[in-house]
Amino acid sequence: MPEDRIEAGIEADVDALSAAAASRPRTPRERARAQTVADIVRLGREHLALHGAAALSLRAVARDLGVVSSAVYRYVENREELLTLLLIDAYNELGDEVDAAVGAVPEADFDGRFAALGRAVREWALREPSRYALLFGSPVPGYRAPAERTTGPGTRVIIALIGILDGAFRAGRLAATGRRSPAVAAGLAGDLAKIRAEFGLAVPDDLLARGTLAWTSLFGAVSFEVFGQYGPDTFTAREELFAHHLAVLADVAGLPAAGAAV
Amino acid sequence: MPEDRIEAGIEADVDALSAAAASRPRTPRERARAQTVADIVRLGREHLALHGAAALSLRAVARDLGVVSSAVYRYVENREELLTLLLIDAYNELGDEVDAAVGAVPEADFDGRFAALGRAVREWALREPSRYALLFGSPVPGYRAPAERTTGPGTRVIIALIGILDGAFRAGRLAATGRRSPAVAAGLAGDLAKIRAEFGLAVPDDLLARGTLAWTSLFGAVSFEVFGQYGPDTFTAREELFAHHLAVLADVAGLPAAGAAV
DNA sequence: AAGTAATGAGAGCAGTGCTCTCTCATTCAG
DNA sequence: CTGAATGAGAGAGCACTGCTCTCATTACTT
Repeated sequence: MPEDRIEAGIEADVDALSAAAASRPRTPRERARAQTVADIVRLGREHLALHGAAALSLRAVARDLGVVSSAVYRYVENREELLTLLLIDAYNELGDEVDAAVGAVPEADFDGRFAALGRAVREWALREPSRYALLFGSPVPGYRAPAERTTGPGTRVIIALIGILDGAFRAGRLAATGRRSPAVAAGLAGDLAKIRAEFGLAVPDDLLARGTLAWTSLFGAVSFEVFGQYGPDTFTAREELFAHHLAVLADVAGLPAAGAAV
Repeated sequence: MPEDRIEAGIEADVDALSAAAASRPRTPRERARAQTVADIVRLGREHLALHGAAALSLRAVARDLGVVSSAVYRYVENREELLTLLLIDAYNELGDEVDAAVGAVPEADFDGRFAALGRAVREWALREPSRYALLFGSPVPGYRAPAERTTGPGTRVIIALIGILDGAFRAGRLAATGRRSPAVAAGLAGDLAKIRAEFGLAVPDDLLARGTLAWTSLFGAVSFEVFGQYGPDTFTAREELFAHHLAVLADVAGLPAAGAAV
């Protein structure tokens, strides 16, 4: 069963990626194998960052690896597999940076944490536009990310965001403002109840839906900037624009400005 | 100058696309040429809708056209050129649907118009995910849309949105709510002043920035849904979720709910 | 040390974008 | 109405892609 071996090798590599070295020494062969897969992922990441996802070529990676193209198929099932690896890799890097940025702000400063999360997403996206595009842009042609391997890393940002909002609510510092707090329809309420149960949340429906909006809106703003939807010179003060957006979004989500009483 | 001829042919075709028939009869040869380009665009649109932008192949289009691959290069400079044509085509279709949806609501019902715009965008995007992805997803590998040909059609939605918001403001029915109305920093104020001048708007800075946020947020929500970021079953009541988002976004932009006094 | 399993090379298939040349039909000018 | 200019299509070809298959070698395991 060659597939099983390949799977095992990849698992080992993902471990190696996230935990610096292979957790278990294993056999020397498996270590060498994990190293090669790690090299492939590294080279793939470089190509991805340089030329974009659709231009990612296994043959080019093979050339950089100093090996004939068919050899890489010993380590990576196909191009999709490599894309999946790079997807996980990118999700984790983004997740790490977001976690670090959020963690650097005092836990009780919910608004500060929210802003830190947003800025971390934007800064990573601007620094790694091609990899950001792989995660949040149009799905690659015919490529569908295997949910069982990507949902974990892929949900880290929204989980961090949910954590902030739920923490704020439990601390009594989350409340909707504005003229409207639209009624939550029955079907949506069901979805939100499932989410609340899954993550053990206390946030009520309207605020949870607002949090979802803040989430999509954050990525909407970042995507427009990264994908060039703002045009070349319509907005020059993009950092200020984003800061304004973040402040409004915090308000949308129900977070009070730092120091403000609810 | 073969390029000039090609350009002329394409212009003729774009006319034909938007105005049903060629405005001027011209020579029979030019009519045949325009027809062929229109066929290529039509086939390209089908392939695009079916297999996505990155899988769009000039050779496949040529096959469907019943012609050898090199022949299509008589009509389309290269693959990018075809993508640009399809981009314009899609922008215009979206623009048409948005305009129609907005126009179907009384001019004074600003909130209704805003909601109609949002729903039109979402419905078109869900109906044409590949074409939506071409417009608002990750830029195609190495492809950069030529601004001089795409900015016109590409700005129709935001212009429609701006029209609604400015109309509401002039009617005295636009005002920010929420605990925060963040100060607009100097650089951003400059950008907004330019926009205000360019489109002859009356909307003040904070509201204009909020309108921008409503715009990016609208597309953020649609993109997340179209690109599968919500996961397969996290949200099942997506229409209700979107309606909730739209209502909150209208509030963010400063629009009063229908019937509500400001 | 012998046997086995992983590895890499190489050839090959089908597809891609794109260029070039050649032929043929259409169109236009004189 | 004839001859030249022009446009269109075919076909070959180049360089590239993903991917499969076979074959020899290498490295590890028992």
